Amino acid sequence: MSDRSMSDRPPSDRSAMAVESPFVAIIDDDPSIRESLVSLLRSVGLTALPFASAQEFLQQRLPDAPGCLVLDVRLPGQSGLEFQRELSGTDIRLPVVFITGHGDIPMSVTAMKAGAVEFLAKPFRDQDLIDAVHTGIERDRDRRRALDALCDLRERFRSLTPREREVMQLVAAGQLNKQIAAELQLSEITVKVHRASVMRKMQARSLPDLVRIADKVTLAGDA
Amino acid sequence: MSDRSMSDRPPSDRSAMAVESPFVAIIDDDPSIRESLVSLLRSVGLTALPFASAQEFLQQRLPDAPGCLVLDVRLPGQSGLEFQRELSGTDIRLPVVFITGHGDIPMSVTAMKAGAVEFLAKPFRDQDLIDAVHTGIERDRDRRRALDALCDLRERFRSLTPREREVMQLVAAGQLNKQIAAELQLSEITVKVHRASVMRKMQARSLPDLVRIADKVTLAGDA
DNA sequence: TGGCCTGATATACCAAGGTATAGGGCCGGC
DNA sequence: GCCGGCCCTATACCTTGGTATATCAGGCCA
Repeated sequence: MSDRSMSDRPPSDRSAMAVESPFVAIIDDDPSIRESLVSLLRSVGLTALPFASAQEFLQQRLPDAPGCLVLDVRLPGQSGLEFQRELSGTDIRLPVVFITGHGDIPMSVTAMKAGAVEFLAKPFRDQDLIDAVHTGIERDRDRRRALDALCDLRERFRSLTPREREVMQLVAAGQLNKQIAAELQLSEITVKVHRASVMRKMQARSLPDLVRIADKVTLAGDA
Repeated sequence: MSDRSMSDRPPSDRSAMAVESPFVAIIDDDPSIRESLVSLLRSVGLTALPFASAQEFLQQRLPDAPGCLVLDVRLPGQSGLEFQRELSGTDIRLPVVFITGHGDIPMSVTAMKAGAVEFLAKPFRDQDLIDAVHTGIERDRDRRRALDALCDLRERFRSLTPREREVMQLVAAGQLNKQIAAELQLSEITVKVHRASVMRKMQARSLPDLVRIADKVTLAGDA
């Protein structure tokens, strides 16, 4: 079990840990631009992490904190737009702020369609970048909060036995214990036992509560 | 009661009516461009409605069908971007495809942030516009479907008496009949009566069903 | 082998939900 | 004034849900 997908990540260390300060990763092949971006962002109290290439960025382990990615459109090798698309296929879902010296409209439209926070053509005002970065961090903070809650739920769901999962699904679908028993070839009392275990393990205080939890867990399964 | 907000619109005529063909509204002050756009869109079987200005567009009653708006960024008077923002405050939520002869990156970014489907700089390929329009229509079709379902629910919710609404809210919150009775200073049997009315009027076949309906109705209330 | 966990089942009891019938008070429209 | 809708209540009965206790079978491990 070497893959660390979302549903496998233990949420304990995240909720218990103190809130880490947000960070900004910068990928730009021009050292002088990296330097000026780093100093700009640090001047407003942000942790800036400069990288010269996408590869260098991928090798680095990112902090477990809300963050944002400032990405040059033109990179050595693959373009920033391609890298953005590639990232969306991984579990690194940092909001992206594009900067570029040689951009055009189709480029910016592609980037925004792919979910970029901002697309800034050089020269841009410092404040515009700072605003964009803050927007991105805020977006990431929300995403992480939602993910944390979801991981909690998934962890609990994973602790259910197969039978309990089946029962939970049918309960959330509105079936009566009697109907569930018939469908699963069980006695009604057994369904009740499983149902009680489900309520306890999922920490649901009421049936409506369980219904909402079930919807979150199963609907978010493919997201 | 002269305002026709979402929740007031009767859904009956929409679901009963045959599916109307999608339309494309075009706002451009250049007659020759309007003409060529109209003929292009009609050549692929779409209903094209040309307008010379935003005012002219607003005076026209739009078909009750999925549609899309092709908007020139530069318009007499207010700009296309301003008009886009203005529209988002009304109940006309047509997806917007921008076309422009004198666009720049910040313009396109603003438009995309505000939810535009596409931002095309002239000269663009005919196929690109057609693709964008189809994307927009598809988006509007989804939006309308969701809105129809929501209107149905809201209509039913509106038919509830104030007491029934209160009970429904507390039931969906997971409270027991006993607790609801205490909170509303009622006897438990009265709560049961209201609860039964709620299930019947909202056409909920089970408690989980009602919970999902309640969440849709109340969560979508501010949207 | 014995101890332990999981799953399934049973009995029994109590709490909660649902339905039907009946009735009273209040208010606005005909 | 009368009717109808809304709100509240009550009695009675049945179904469903929830819990506790106990039993039994199978798999796992010391």
